[in-house]
Amino acid sequence: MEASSMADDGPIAEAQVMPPEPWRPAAELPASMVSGGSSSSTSTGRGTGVAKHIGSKSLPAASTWVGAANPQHNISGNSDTGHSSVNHTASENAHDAAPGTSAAHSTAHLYVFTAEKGGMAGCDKELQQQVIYELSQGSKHLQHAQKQDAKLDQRIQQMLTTVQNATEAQRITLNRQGDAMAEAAETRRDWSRWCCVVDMDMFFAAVEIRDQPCLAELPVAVGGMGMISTANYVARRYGVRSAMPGFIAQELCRRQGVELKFVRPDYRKYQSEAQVIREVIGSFGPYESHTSDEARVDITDRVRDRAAKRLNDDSSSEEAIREAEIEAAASLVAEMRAQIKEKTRGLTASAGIAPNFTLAKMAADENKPDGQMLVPRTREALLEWLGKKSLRKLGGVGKVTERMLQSLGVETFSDVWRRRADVILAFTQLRSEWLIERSLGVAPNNLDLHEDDEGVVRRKSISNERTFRDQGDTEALFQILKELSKELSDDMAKESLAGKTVTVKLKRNTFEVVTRAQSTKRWISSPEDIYEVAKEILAKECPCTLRLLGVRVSAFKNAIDATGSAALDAKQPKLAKFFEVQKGQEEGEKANASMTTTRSTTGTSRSSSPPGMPTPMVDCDVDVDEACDGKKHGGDQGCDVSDLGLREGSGIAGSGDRPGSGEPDAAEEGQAAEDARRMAIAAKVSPLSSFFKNAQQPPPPPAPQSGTNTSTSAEHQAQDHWTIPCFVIEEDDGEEALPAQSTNEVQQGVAVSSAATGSSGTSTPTPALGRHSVASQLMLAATSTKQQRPRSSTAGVDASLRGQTASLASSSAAKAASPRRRSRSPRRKPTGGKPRDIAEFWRGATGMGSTARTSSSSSTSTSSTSASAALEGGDRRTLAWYEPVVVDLC
DNA sequence: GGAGGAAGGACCC
DNA sequence: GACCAGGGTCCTTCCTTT
Repeated sequence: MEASSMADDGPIAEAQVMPPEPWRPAAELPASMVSGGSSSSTSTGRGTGVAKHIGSKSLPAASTWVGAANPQHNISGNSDTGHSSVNHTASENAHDAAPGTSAAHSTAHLYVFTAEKGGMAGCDKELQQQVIYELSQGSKHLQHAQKQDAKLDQRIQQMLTTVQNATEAQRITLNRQGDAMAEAAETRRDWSRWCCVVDMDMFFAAVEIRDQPCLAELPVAVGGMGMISTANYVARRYGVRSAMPGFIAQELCRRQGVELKFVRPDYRKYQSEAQVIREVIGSFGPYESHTSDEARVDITDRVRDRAAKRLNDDSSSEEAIREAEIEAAASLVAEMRAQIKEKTRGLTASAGIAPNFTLAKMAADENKPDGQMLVPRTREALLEWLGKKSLRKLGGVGKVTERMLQSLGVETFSDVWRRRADVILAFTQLRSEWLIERSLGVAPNNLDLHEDDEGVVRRKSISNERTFRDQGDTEALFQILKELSKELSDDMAKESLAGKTVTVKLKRNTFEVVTRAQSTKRWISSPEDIYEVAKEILAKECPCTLRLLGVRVSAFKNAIDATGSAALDAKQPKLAKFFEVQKGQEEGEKANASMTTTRSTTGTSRSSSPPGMPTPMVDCDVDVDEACDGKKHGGDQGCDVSDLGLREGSGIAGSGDRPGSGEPDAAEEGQAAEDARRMAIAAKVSPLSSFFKNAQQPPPPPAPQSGTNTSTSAEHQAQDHWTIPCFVIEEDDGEEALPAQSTNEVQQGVAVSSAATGSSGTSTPTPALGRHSVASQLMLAATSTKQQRPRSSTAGVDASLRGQTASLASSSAAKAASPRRRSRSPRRKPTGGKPRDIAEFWRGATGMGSTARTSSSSSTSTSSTSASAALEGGDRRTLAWYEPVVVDLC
């Protein structure tokens, strides 16, 4: 927009003044705000600001971009404070710009498919709105859309009230806050990368037209009467576009005298083409592709190589390098598109090249179809290019956000800055920062972080859903659910997935969508397991009349790599850190490893680490469930502790055949450290059932109850020991974490309960732990480690345990007696997955009361009895210490 | 008050 | 005559638990 035109932009005072700081020419800005040079360590600062186009369009002539609010909004602004008063309702705002009749307006804005898409320029918007209006009247879908719209109106009204109530002083503060956000964004601006987004043109339709050339000149839609996936450019001229219901598209074409040709989608064919395309793209650099028709590729290395070859001179000026890189990028991407076209026998792609993928995506849309664009590579030219664009072109701004922004008078990228106080008032901190950053053209330039080392994207969930005619018959709904569960299970099997959370999605016949989730105690993947949970969820919603049912599984188990070692979940950084520490010990501090092998000489299960020991005082979030399911990843053989290379006689794989000896020598200590590390891994990757297979010995009689740190009893010296690197945490998550399959095996694991005997107030130290006890402790330790306790002496630990159990015991009985409180929120449903307390868990999961449990092993009678008594009191949450611990196997 | 689960919603293709 | 998808991700809010 020419500066001279600004005076005509309406009653917006700020439109006539110079824009605030970030929009000044870079030369006038503080160094910290100017990237492409001084501020960014990776920045080259290169760029001519000339947009390179290979395609049908070109950049508008350079102009002094000042930015002006849309004159359609009656907003009075103050340039200093950014103050604006918005004098229209949200509905008016949403509707007044649309052409056509007012009745048609009242429905058109409700649909996302009325937004303009590439190739739709010049289509008859008025007719489109009229057709939508006529065909939607009286439908449940329209009623639902209007209800949702009313909610949005209300939300916008609240937002506007907040904005209007802000004082001048608050606005000044908010503007400064916006300044700070912009400044922070500038520090993240990075010109160093060459990011490319490749977007196939009308992909599905293009494949079909290629295979049936007779369709080329006809309006073609891939999809059905219900929904259109994509449409060719001929159809787009008639207002047809993706996400539009087929019957509306058909009528739209009919009224314009043409017949829309529907083609059924063939997803396998598209996937096959997508693979060909990815192979081409992959030859240009690292890439990621979440959908079949779009990919992001980092071509930085190729660009630099090519530019260097062209220059062939190390002493080239920055200007020359810049030009060479721009040329290299443009030519590389043109080659990529040509190769795609060749390999796919004629499918065209559009591409955008920019310093980040957000801008590259926008650029890719700029010259569709079969075109490409290189975003200006200087700040000033970039902002000029960006500033006048509608925010709707920004990925992440959809129908709702667009309307909210519009009601604030924010329509273009430049508006965000000028209305920054309003934006900050209206949106959350995160969203405001995001908007301000994006409005300046700053965005991440790295590829997806969800990939593993081999470039495979780790999905977070997997789902399957189906729309059908209104169905109110419960049995029929269950049948659909069963089929969905089976299909989902099949899909999961293809990717070796197992998850813990099942979500059922319901769409009522009113189009209202609800989701209900339930987490399970163990990883599930079979159709039966999925269906069992899903059915339970659906049963709570019945009777109901639905038009869609969906099942989703999430909270996946960590992947196990080819070597059988656990790939640590990115969500468990603490655990990763823990193992890192273990590894560090193994590699660099074997000499200190003796600390982990110091035999307990107390008659208790724990060692006290000698000074100098590298104590892994980390909060260890071992997820016991990972140790409970080997079905998918390696099976039993992968979880057998003996398979992990534990030495014979280490006290881990063995069963007491290690001759008693005095203090272990250094070699033994080193090996034991290794054993400890492996044990930790074993605990993570192995099913507990196998874990316990290696613990065949029944728990021994309890160790002396009054042990000291100097016990040297012969029986202790003859015992094996386990070195367990992390420890006892116990809390009421136990029910969730303990796998049902293992509960019988761990019923003797009374270590925690034994510890709890201290809650009686005596000074009894923790008794010795048997093999089973250790395992249960390990499990319990794994259930949750939200708090970290400093390493303590035995007495200290006991005191800690006592204190904790005492504090918990008082409330546990009541908790155990009463079911989980129902939420007061109307949308909340009792999900029942959480444990009430450990005692209840023991009884429920093992089918044994505390008495039975006590009698389950006479050899543990002392501790078990104590435990039982304690359990009668209810909860048993105890805290732990987090150090390598040596556990005698008695 | 933080963590974490559940639910809803926005958005993308 | 047909009649508003399906498969994902991320963010926010609310609630419970500790």
